[in-house]
Amino acid sequence: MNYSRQREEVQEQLSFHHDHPTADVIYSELREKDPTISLATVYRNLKLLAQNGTIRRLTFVSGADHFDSNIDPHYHFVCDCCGKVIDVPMQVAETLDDTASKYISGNITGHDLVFRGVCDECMTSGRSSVGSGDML
Amino acid sequence: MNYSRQREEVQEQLSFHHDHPTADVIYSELREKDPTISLATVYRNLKLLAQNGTIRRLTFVSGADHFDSNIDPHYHFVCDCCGKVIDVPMQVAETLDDTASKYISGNITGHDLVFRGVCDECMTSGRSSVGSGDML
DNA sequence: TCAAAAATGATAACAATTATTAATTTATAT
DNA sequence: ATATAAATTAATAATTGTTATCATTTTTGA
Repeated sequence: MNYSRQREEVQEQLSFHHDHPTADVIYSELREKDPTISLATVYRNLKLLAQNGTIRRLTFVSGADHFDSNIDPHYHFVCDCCGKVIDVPMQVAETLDDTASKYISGNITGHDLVFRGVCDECMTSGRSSVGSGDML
Repeated sequence: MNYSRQREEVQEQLSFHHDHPTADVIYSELREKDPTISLATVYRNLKLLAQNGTIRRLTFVSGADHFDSNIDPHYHFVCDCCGKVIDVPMQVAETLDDTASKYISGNITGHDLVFRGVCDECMTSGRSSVGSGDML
């Protein structure tokens, strides 16, 4: 894999985020710095970086994938109301993989743990019980 | 919500599955029994049933959502090679939600636990290390 | 410095899903 | 049973997220 300025920009822009942006968010932000960067380039490089383990693709929200520059194992919370993804800095339970391996025939490489519910913001703004479960 | 024959068909067809089909699989299967049913009707009813809590939408595979007629809490395994989703009949860890609630401000209603790896079929057919991580 | 390999930007193509709308079906009050 | 309002449908257009194509530009290494 050769060097590319655009790939570095994508990786850097993602690293600025502590939320977990989608490809189009990264794209919009980068366009301001580099008005010629292409949407396809952003998708291409996010894919490459995820495949070589530099970043992580989060696939547990319906619709657009989210990306995470933090690749060491950690858990997430997803708001069923607005779809926001935030980190849960609790300890990772490595024993879960051993337990699960007793029940399945394939090879387990890891697990994703996603807590679901309604985020603070949606709670207070009353968005919660109104369209309860917009993301379902 | 009024009765509809099509909604019953969708729910019944899903209940036949122990794997976790996508909307288009349900659609293709139903077309053989009921050649006039529409794709939009399948999507509409899967959505309604999921919002209802009659069935469960599985959003942790990139691309198409999967659906599960088994609504009581249980865990899954996803093959990173072929995308297949299978049940993991291990015990559900309710304590996880309590632990997580100490770290986040929102309201937790539950969690999804997804084990990842390579399924038996992909292991033996050598598909695994070839395109390692096709779904990433 | 030149050629091969890799990457890019622009955009077409594709896949998954939702929106629209006229026609049909269901529930309901007579 | 009948009329009517509300819900649902089939067909299909539209939208969204993502990948493929391809001519041009960059990178790399001899």
